[in-house]
Amino acid sequence: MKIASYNINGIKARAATVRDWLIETAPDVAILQEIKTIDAGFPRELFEDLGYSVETHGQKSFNGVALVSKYPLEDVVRGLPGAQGAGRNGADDEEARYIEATVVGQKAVRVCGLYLPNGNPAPGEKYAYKLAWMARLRARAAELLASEEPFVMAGDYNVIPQAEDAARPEAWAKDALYLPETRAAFRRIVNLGLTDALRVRTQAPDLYTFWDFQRGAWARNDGIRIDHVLLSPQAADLLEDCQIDTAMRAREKPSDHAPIWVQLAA
DNA sequence: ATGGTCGCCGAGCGA
Repeated sequence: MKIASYNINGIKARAATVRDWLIETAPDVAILQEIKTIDAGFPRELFEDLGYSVETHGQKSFNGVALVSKYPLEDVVRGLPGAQGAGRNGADDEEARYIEATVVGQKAVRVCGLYLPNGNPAPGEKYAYKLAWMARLRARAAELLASEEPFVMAGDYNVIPQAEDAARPEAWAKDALYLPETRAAFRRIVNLGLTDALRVRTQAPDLYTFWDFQRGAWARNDGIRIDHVLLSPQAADLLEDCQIDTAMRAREKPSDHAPIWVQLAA
């Protein structure tokens, strides 16, 4: 089972790019972030015509996540549990940043798609929201771990885990993506027993998933690694490969992110 | 130090 994560930065502007990517790389499951539309505005037919089932958790203009899968998507949960003031609109968050479903191939895999808050400027309300969201994500991971079923927690974490995950780490010293407290919160999630799929496959330098549209960041390979695939122990046992589709960043009408994918024996 | 680029939509925010 090939599972890919891709922050597409707006489905309306990215429809053709995403379609080409699906045809060329043929993931069984794609986890999409920043669809930037309400559910009714999502072009389901684009995916259904390629043989995918579609589940969305959208929002007007901002955020929004989706799961598309060649296998049925079962037991869908929209919204990360544990928000203050939960319950409105049937979701656990004002911002649409989380979706979860079970995909049954050769084995059943719980797939969690997330778009973690950016958190800038830090300190401030937005940074506090980011840290609180990370604590909730950790709690959800702990719940899922208790089930001892394989799960994949993938998406745009908006976290640069270590200095080697940025071309110019010094430029991010005061940024919410790289502050020590951010990295500590990320480690607290990983240290529950999750595996950073890319880092167990390779220690190669200059592996990034995001290059800013500004200042010619892509041309200078001035990137950061912020899109991650974390695996439960039972999923890590099934890991066969993990790669970043870096070439997608060089396309016409690219997102500012590149996809990352894992191949699981599932 | 500033401004540089995108996508959402139709001004300005978020990244």
